[in-house]
Amino acid sequence: MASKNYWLMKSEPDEFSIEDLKKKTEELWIGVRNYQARNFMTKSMMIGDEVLFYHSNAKPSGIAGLAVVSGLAQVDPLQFDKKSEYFDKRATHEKPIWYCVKIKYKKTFPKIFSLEEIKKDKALSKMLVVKRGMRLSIQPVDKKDYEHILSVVGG
DNA sequence: GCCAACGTTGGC
DNA sequence: GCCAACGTTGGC
Repeated sequence: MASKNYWLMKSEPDEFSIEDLKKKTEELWIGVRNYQARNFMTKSMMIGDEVLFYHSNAKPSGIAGLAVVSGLAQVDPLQFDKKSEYFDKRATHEKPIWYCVKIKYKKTFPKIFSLEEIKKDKALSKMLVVKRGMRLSIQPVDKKDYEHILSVVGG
């Protein structure tokens, strides 16, 4: 069995926050329209992978809690929905373009681990999210960074 | 609201 | 296949 992977997934809390995930327990991560992020979901994400749930465009922006991948990549239905902002006219049911994994709520941090704090923490200087201009909405995370964050938040 | 950084599109 | 123009992301 392959070892677990760790991810950071961004969401704007106005759209879908960690509290929304908590209420619904599980949610399809629909609406990803970036090929790199899609490829992480279709090629690398496994059930049981750990997810840092990141609030972007928030006050403050930062890691709000934890989730777990609970469903492998499946066809994102919104690409066929003409009324959706995520509609993609190039997609067909025979040849879908976009996929989504399912994630399950795990934990809300007592306090947001803000981007500012991540930047200040030298142990986390390799994290992609602190890199200037890093807009990727799904990012791989090193196990040691994940564990470091947990130790700081839990401690 | 601004704007830097990046991804995508489309003319050639 | 290049690259300028355009659109989007996302911190501030």
